[in-house]
Parts: sequence; structure tokens; C-alpha cells
Amino acid sequence: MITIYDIAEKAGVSAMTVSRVINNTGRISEATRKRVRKVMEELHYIPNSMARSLVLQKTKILSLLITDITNPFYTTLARGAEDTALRAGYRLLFANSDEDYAKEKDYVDMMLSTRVDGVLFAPTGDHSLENLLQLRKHNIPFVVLDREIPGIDADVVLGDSKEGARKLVEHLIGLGHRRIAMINGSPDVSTARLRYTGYREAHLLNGLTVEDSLVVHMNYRDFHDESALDALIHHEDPPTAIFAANNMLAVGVIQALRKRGMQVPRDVSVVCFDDFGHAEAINPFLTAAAQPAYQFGALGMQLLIERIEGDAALENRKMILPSELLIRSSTQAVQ
Amino acid sequence: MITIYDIAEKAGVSAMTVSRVINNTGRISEATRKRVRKVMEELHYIPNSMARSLVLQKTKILSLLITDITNPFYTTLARGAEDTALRAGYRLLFANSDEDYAKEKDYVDMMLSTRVDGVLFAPTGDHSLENLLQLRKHNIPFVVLDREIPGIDADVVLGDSKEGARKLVEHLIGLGHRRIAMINGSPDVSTARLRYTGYREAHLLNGLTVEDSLVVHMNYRDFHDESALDALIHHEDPPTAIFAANNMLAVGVIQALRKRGMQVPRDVSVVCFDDFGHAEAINPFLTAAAQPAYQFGALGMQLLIERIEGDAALENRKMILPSELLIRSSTQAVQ
DNA sequence: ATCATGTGTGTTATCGATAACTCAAAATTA
DNA sequence: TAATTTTGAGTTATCGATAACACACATGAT
Repeated sequence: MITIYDIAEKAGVSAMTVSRVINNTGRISEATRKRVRKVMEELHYIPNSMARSLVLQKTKILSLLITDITNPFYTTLARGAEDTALRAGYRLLFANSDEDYAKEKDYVDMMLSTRVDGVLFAPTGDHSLENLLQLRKHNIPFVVLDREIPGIDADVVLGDSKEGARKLVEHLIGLGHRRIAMINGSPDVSTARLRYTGYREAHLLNGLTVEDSLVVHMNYRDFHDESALDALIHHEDPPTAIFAANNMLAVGVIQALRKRGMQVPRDVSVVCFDDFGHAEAINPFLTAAAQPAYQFGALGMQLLIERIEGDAALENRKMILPSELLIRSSTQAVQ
Repeated sequence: MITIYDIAEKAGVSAMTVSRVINNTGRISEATRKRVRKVMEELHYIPNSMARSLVLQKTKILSLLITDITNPFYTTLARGAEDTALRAGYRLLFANSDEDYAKEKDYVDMMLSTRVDGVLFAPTGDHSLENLLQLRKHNIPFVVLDREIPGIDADVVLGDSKEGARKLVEHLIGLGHRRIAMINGSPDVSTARLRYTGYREAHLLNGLTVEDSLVVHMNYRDFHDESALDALIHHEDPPTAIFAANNMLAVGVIQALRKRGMQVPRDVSVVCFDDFGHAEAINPFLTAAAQPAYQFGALGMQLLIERIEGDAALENRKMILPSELLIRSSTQAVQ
């Protein structure tokens, strides 16, 4: 491996001079600068960022932790974060927790051991608090994404879950639905709580009562407990519509319904949070509250970089991004 | 930041002893081992992987370079690669080239400067040769993914593009289509060439002639040149079906068709390579040759790790994974 | 002519960890 | 009991880069 010492020797200067040429610091005569540059090219020198990080005490690496890399919401978000980080001269280390606290913890350990300069952190849930405190203990700046964590003061970028949920449920109510089930994420996740609140408000504002037997909780990542669906279907007064708290749950619900011979929207209408990107573009189907995923990433990354490079004593900021109601064909009026 | 020296001092031993405890090397008495462990926990010690990498000359970081992070094929592939890498004790650095050679080059420079132990490399096209040679020059092992690069000898994991294309086109022919257009990727990409070969073979095997005015090339990432579609539509003898060389192109084509008031499959049948994951599961639409994306990543990663840890003189391996024809509703018989 | 200032470069110590070597004390063997 | 081996450490050099300081020489001011 070529080091600055190899360059230095061949150019007949000291290693420090080479370092100065690389970093454009100190005073160097034009003649030696040129000579050093030439040798660097000849030997195809690439700086060793490990060595540099060790002495500079910063890595120029940021980390993006998301909870599901196969969810288009998060990959679009990742694009936003990536574009912003690269433009600002940082490298981006992706991490994917799969909604799994243990995996999240492992990734946090990696980040600590890699000494990343900052983390854009989409937590798996409230219990992520511990991982965030771990980052804070080691003085690693972070911005929380998508889900709010009680007990932590930090910059945070959120979607308007309550409002989005309210709009979705009011759309269903407007179509004549009166019995609307909700397949929610875990109550350990702030968005799940707020989406439930929105669901509830939509009912109350329209003179309907919320029936808790129609509300089911599960992991945001997949609809694994089909017995919950059976309970809804065989309810004495079954729902005519289902509000899935995110896109992955909608996928699971619709598949499970189909397995039971029920069609959407003929037998049940379905709405959900988050869009499906390209796929919905070609064959629009799911009525959804689409969040501005790219902006989530771009804005969060911008806040993070400001936090790292700017005044550390910056006040904490809380951004709430609106979602857009996209009415498509997974909903229809009650017959 | 807590270092082994802090631990050493507090435990009343030398730094070397701490290092030995951390790595389970050398001889340490049970008593001191326990004492050191205890201090490590008290101080919340996290090893500095930069320092370690510097002396060990390896980072335990692998890199996965994909060409489009918003394409479900690649994210599913990423999951396979991630699972395999983590299980083997490596960290994974994602990189996303956006089908852009310049971005790919930037990422390769990052990998070199990060001194990753190996790269799982989905190239943007034949010109990626230069970036691969750059890796090779610096002795970084890699496995090529999805697209073959003429001029480079390496482990490679590919899909069966020719066969998949043949099956798709024969499906169309079976439905009575005789004028089948192809929206292909760039001829600079091996899969595009092979998919064209498959398209051609399907024609020849069925007594049809290939008409080159029906074949259009563009970037795999998006269907940006809509004039090409206009030329097809206004062709004196227009196609009744379109074969899009990947899922992203299918998205673009179908959207552009809709803008022009044409419906799929009523006015034109559409088939493509690669699936859309979850989205297609809820609302099956695109007839596609689905590739085993997860396996691409898992298998590629396995080859890479074998290459890194095993016998360096291993012979190069070439794996070809079959695709599965999924007949859905974007195709119908000619009226 | 003398002193201060500026310019270009080199020397040494350091970041945090580990490899290679050393060595005293304890345990074993002859 | 003396010689040898084993055990459980410590010392020093090193990975590749940069910060802080040092310093020779040229230039300009007085």
C-alpha cells in the first residue's frame, strides 16, 4: 500500500510536506507542490482514511439507520439522505434494523466503534431510547427520524400521523363506512399511537364511537398474526373497511384477505399510510396517505449536518411534514 | 473517549493486557481477566475500530454497490447480502451508484480510502471495467453482480437474461402477438445485450423476423425519452406488445402510455424483467420474469467472503440464477 | 549593518490498538 | 536441589496520518 512516506521519499521531501500538499495547508512552494502532486499520481496514492480519522478524531462518515430496507418509504428516504450527505462531503453508512431492537443495538455498537460523526436514526420504538442514550453518552450527534421517542430531547423529523390518519378514516366515513377496523403497529411506536388518535378523532368528530375490538396491534414490518384478521372477519358485526397503519401491514392484510376469498375493495375497503413508489405509479391501487419520503431524508440529514458543523448549542428543532391523501381504487362506497 | 489505556490504568495492568482480554489472546490469569472486564464495563469501553484496522491492515467492512436503491430488485438483493455479511461478522457499507458512472467512481474511491476488505459490485455497465481494475490494482477482492464485464476475470453472479427474455417473448407470441417492441437498457450493459439476444431467439425460433425499428435503447433507471415511444406508437405497423428490459423501464412505459390515453393490456400488452416485491403481491399486474433477488445478494456475499477468507488462488466461479415467469394481467391475447 | 518578519520545510509526538519480543516468578522435572 | 519449562504479565515498535513546534534562509525595515 502506498503511503505518504513513499511519496515523500520519491519526491525528496518529508512526509509532512506531502500531507500539506494533500490538505492544502501551510506554505508550500509551487515547485514542490507540483513535484509532490506528480509523484502522487504516478504511484496512484489513495489516502488512508483510518489513519487520518485516528488523528483528526473525526471520520466524515455519517450513518443512516432505517427499520426496513425493503419498504419503499425508507429507500426513498435513503435517497434523500444520501444525496444531502454526499453533497456535504460525507460518506454514508447504511444500517437496517428490520424493526428488531437487538439488530438496532448491534448497529449502534458498530457506529460507536466506527466513530461515525453523526447518525440519522429511525428508531424501532420507544425502547430505542436506550440506544439513543448510548449515542449521547459517547457524544455522537443524532437526528431522530419518523418516530418520536419520549424521554429524549433531540432534533426530530416527523410525519403528521394524526392528521394523516384522520384524513384516511374520514375518507372512509365519507364513503359510508361505519365499522372501520384498524391494523396498527406496536403501541411502543409513537406513529402507531398517533395514528390511533387520528383514527379515534375521525370517529368522534363524525359522531361515531370507537370500538376497541376492531383495533389490532402488530409489528409494522409484517402482518404475521392472521388470527387477528379472522377475529375481525368473524366478528358479530364485521368491519366494512380496514385502516392499515402502514404500507407493509396493508400488503399483509390484503394477501390474507385474498387467501380467505375476500376481495378489495369489493368485500372490504382498505386504506393505509405510506405509498409504494413506482409500483403504485403504474397500477394505482392503494388509497393511501403518502408521506414525502425523500424530504424526510434530505431534511433530516440537513439538520444533522448543521448540528455537527454548526453551533453545538443549537436549540432542538422539530419538523412535522404533512402527508397527502391519494384516493385510489382500494376503497369504494358501502353498498 | 475511553481507550485501553484508561482501562489499563484503572485496572492496574498494562494496555497490552487489556488488549489480550479483549481479543482472548495470550495468557491471562482468571483474576486479572475478570478485573479488566469489570473496569471495561464500568467505563463503557468501546474499541476504536479505526485504530484496530490501522494495525491489523483489515477493516472487517465489506461494501455493496448497487445501481438503484429505489429498485425493489436491488433492495431485496441488499437484504440477502446484509444477512450473509452480518452472520459472518462483517459490517456492510452500502453504496448506490444511480446508474451513474461518475458516482460509481466516487464510491470506489471511498472504498479504497476506507480500505474495505471486499466489494460486492453491481456495475453500471461495461465501462465499469476501469473501476474494477482500480480495485484490483489495490488488491481489494470483489465479486461482480448481475452484469458481466468483458475483460475482467472474477467471481460473478448473474441472472439468466437470455432465457428469461426468451420466455417472456414466447409468452407474448403464444398470445398471438407478432409485432413486439423492446425497450432495452443501454447496449453497454451485458444484461441488455443478452435480453436482446433472447428476444431475437424467441422470434427466430417461432418463425418471426426481428424488426430493429421496434427496438429502443435507454438507461435502465428511467424511461426518460418518451419520443421513442411516440415513434413506436406512430409506426406504420405499430406493436401490439412491449417487452421492457427491466421493471423501471416498464414503469416509465406504462406511465407514458397512459399519458397518451392507451391502456395496458387493452391497447398494448407489457412484459418486463424483475418483479416489484410487495406491491405486486397485493395487486398483481405486471407479467414478469422475476429473478431471485435475495439469493443474488446472499450467494454473491458468500462467494466474496470465501474469496477473502479462503484460498486466494481459488478458481473464478460463475453462477447463473434462473428467473421465473410470472404471468399476470399486463398481457392479454391479441384481439 | 542589525534586527524583525516571512517563507518553506523538517522533526517529534500523537491518535488507539496490536505484534513481537522480553522477563520474572511459579511450577515441574531430573 | 538445580535445571528447565510454563505462566502471566510488561516494553517497545508500528500502522499512516497530522499538529505543534523548530529552524534555516531570504527579505525588508531602521
